[in-house]
Amino acid sequence: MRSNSSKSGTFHGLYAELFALYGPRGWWPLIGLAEESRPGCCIRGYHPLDYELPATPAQVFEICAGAILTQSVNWTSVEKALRSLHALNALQPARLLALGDDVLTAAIRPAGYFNQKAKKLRLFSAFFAGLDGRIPDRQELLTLWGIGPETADSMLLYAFKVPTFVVDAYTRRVLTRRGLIRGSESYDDIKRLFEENLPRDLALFQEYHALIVEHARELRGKPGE
DNA sequence: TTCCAGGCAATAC
DNA sequence: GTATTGCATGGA
Repeated sequence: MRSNSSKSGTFHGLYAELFALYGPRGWWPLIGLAEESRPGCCIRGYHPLDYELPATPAQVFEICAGAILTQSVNWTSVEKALRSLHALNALQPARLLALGDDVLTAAIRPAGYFNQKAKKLRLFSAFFAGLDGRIPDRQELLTLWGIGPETADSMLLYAFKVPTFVVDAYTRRVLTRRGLIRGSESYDDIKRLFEENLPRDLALFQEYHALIVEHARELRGKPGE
């Protein structure tokens, strides 16, 4: 028996605890949901217990764009950028690529790092168009300029529905606080820890990461346990 | 005003 | 291999 059998319980236990606290989160938020496709179905683009989303290529693309825009930035800022792009009908690769540099950077300005992110969005848009509906693998995404491990995993888990675990600053913070990790482990080490201790289930992975974010936001600014 | 937010790439050691 | 720095806005 491996020595991490107790950790397995711990990882399940933390999930159960967070789920009991916050309930299903319904990630990833989709800007267009409330406004057009399903009025009244959700709050701020969340869609609890609906694991069929994203349901359209445009929604898949929107999540990927959001994953890029949220790099090192508060989600509320990203929402502004996404709404601007949505208003320009540019949450689809061909339309985004057709935007002039000034229009694109003006639209995403609230999300910060707008020069870099404009370049990232363009490069990703071309890549996405080339996929033609195919699901990319992780290595492929990581070779793209501007796509690192967290962005790649977020896209895979929430846009492409591949059960791969997303690690972010919140994940590291919550696990460190719990004493489950020291905090200095690498991205891949932490990712592996979740994946080896949990069944590889899409809804579970999606909810778990979303719950960690919710919990970490809740704890922000409060003293440790 | 200062600090930091759901990263990433480039550069320095 | 690990540490540091630039990228930029906006809210607390």
